[in-house]
Amino acid sequence: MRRFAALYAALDASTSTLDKRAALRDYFREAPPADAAWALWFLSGGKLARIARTGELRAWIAEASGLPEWLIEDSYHHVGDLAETLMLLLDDPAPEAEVDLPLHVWIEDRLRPVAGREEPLRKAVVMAAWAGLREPERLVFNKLLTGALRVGVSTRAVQQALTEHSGVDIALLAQRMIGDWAPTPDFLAGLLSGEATEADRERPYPFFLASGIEAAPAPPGAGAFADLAEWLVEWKWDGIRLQLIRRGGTAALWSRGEERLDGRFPEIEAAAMALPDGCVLDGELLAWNAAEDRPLPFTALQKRIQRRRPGPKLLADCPVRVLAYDLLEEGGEDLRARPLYERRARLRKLLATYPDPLLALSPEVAPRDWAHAAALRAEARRRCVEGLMLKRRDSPYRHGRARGDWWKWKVDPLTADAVLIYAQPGHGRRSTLHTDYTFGLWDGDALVPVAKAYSGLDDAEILRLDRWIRANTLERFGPVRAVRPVHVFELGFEAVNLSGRHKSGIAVRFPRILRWRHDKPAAEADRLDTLRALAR
DNA sequence: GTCCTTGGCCTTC
DNA sequence: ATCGGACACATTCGG
DNA sequence: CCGAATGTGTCCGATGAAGGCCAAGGAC
Repeated sequence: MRRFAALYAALDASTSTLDKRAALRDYFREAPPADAAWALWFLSGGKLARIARTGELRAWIAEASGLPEWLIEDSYHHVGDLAETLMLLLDDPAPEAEVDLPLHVWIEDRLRPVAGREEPLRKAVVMAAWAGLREPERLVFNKLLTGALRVGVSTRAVQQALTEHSGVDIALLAQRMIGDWAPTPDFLAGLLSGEATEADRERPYPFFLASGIEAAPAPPGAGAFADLAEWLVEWKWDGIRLQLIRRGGTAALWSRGEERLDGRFPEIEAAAMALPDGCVLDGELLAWNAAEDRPLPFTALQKRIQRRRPGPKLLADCPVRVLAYDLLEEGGEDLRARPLYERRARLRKLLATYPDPLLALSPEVAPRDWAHAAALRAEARRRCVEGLMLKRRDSPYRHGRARGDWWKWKVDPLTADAVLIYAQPGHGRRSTLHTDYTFGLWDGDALVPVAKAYSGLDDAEILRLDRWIRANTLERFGPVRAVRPVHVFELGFEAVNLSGRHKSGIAVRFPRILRWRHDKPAAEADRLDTLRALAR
């Protein structure tokens, strides 16, 4: 545990990714495999099955520290992180009372056996740990209790460090970490193995993700986009990204979040079984309006995304299909290094050989020129798509969000001018500032909340607004402050949906602040009716 | 003891 | 999804 | 020509809305 706590401290102390990578490399070089496997699990976002609810932890710390609950609550609000608060409220044990066990022993022998058991058992283990751990280890222990580590390293950074440590290609590491795996020495050995393993054949390929186009450096038609003929243009579908794996006599669907979707979309799995064995398709799952031959809005799909076993009514009400746009494997051969035009030609041929409306080719849009492309992009909302995709015809299928070859060119957002009506403090390192805002629109002479948004202001604006909020609070409801309705902000969003959850009856998709409208008085902010008219 | 509501968690975008 | 901030690395500028 | 300043690419955390799942707890 000491070594892992030291790694955590090193990662926490630096913001430099080079330093972090060096600390990770050192850790993986020195730590025993049983510990290293668990470290990898936590650093890549893994969690333990819940040992205690946060309410229980607060009660236990009150007992262990002898402090009243209100003081603990208050401390938490100042610190902004429960694990850290719990650490700070206790003293270090005397040296002779200290307990030092390896990370995997803490987890496998102490915590896991009591997960889900009666409260006194769990409490005893946690209290004993608190009594036996010094400060840095106590913090890490608490982090394991309350959730993920969140220490400024992404899974990708950890994989990069492992690549440097082991020499195994990062894309292969990423592939091996997709889906479920057990944090054991065996898994770690397989992960760092130079040779292809049997398990490699069960997992999807790491997804290639597109970046948003920024008009300033490279508007379509200029720079890298000068020659339209080099680019394949497709619709940017509003569904969920999917890899369809047809291997070993079965068909499996994997989401972008690297989850298996078994049973969720049985009609697609059935259709996929018609494909020849040994192929992998990349595409988009869409809810489809067959009568009008176009996608249903994303809200229709939402009813199915998490539904493990959809019933006949849902299957009928929300029919889905896959529009495939890439072929990553055919006849058991990995095609990712081949150019897109070749992969796509093979995909077209494959889908033509086994025709099924549930498994179709995402069509090429084929604009005449960039002006035509821009005009088609402007029609996106009417067509129920999010915009256009631009893909370089000779590009390989890369790993992660590599820039340059795949771009999403989304339709311009909708906008509204709304009034700031509530504010509350953020979390983590923003816990000392009011960074969480609720905006309202006029409905008669009242302001009705329509969206929460935090992103879009820079630090200077956040600081300025925080000072103003503190001085202009009308009423407080716990951490939430109602403020004088004075400031107007232009909000951007992708769509307006009808919603039963909000008083306004509508909800906006992807709300963000575009600018602070110092020039506009609150009375001139937009009206709720205007937004309602855009809802669908 | 069973049923229903509620809230936290988790995934999608 | 979104966005701003921060670091890493590449390129350009100033002496 | 070299070190400093500036620009660009990438990563990262903190945050939005919806809907399903699941466990806790109250009502009966």
